[in-house]
Amino acid sequence: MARTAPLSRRFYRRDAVTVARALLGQRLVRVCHGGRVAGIIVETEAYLGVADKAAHTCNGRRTPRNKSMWGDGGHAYVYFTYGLHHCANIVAGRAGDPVAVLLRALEPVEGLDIMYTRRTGARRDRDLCSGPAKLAKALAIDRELDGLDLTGDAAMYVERARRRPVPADQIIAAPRIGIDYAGVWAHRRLRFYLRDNPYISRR
DNA sequence: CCCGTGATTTAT
DNA sequence: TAAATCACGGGG
Repeated sequence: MARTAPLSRRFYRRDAVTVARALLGQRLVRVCHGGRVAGIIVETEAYLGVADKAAHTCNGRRTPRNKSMWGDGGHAYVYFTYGLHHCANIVAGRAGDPVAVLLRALEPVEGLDIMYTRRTGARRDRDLCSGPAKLAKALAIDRELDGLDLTGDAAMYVERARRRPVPADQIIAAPRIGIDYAGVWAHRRLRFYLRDNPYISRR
């Protein structure tokens, strides 16, 4: 697998929708003592800061948990939910603008054997990373990575797997998942995934 | 459909 | 201090 530099600060310091679309087709890499695993990002969701009722930072909320979202673009925001799941986001925009992109699904491309050991019960490659908590588990992402700078060559980063963005006609925009409480924001098409890709999350 | 699970947040 | 909430997943 060809090595490329992590995506730059400039890449992430844009609005969350742009980053959510631009991340599609890029490669998320996780390195730890368990080994190196990676997957192509095939599904994302944008969370639009203080105005977005579905965002953890709606109405300007600033809590210990969402601290990373308030920081500069290109850092991880990892949180724990439902008593057993982690979800991984990448902060977009600039410090003080709490927008982020939730990573919802990957197409596994490297270290699948390691992923299977972490995702007991997964029967097919499609089961490994087809959901935000599944990919967090497969890549051993937990709160220890919260706040990590993804533009450094660190324990996790995104590599450019393609030079040009995925063409717009290959990206489906749909309502976000699991935020029915968010009123009109529940209808906004802020979920993005690759058309016809078999590795996106179910539902 | 239903529910486990526990950190986090918000309400008292 | 207590209660409600929750950007989910797996099993019927």
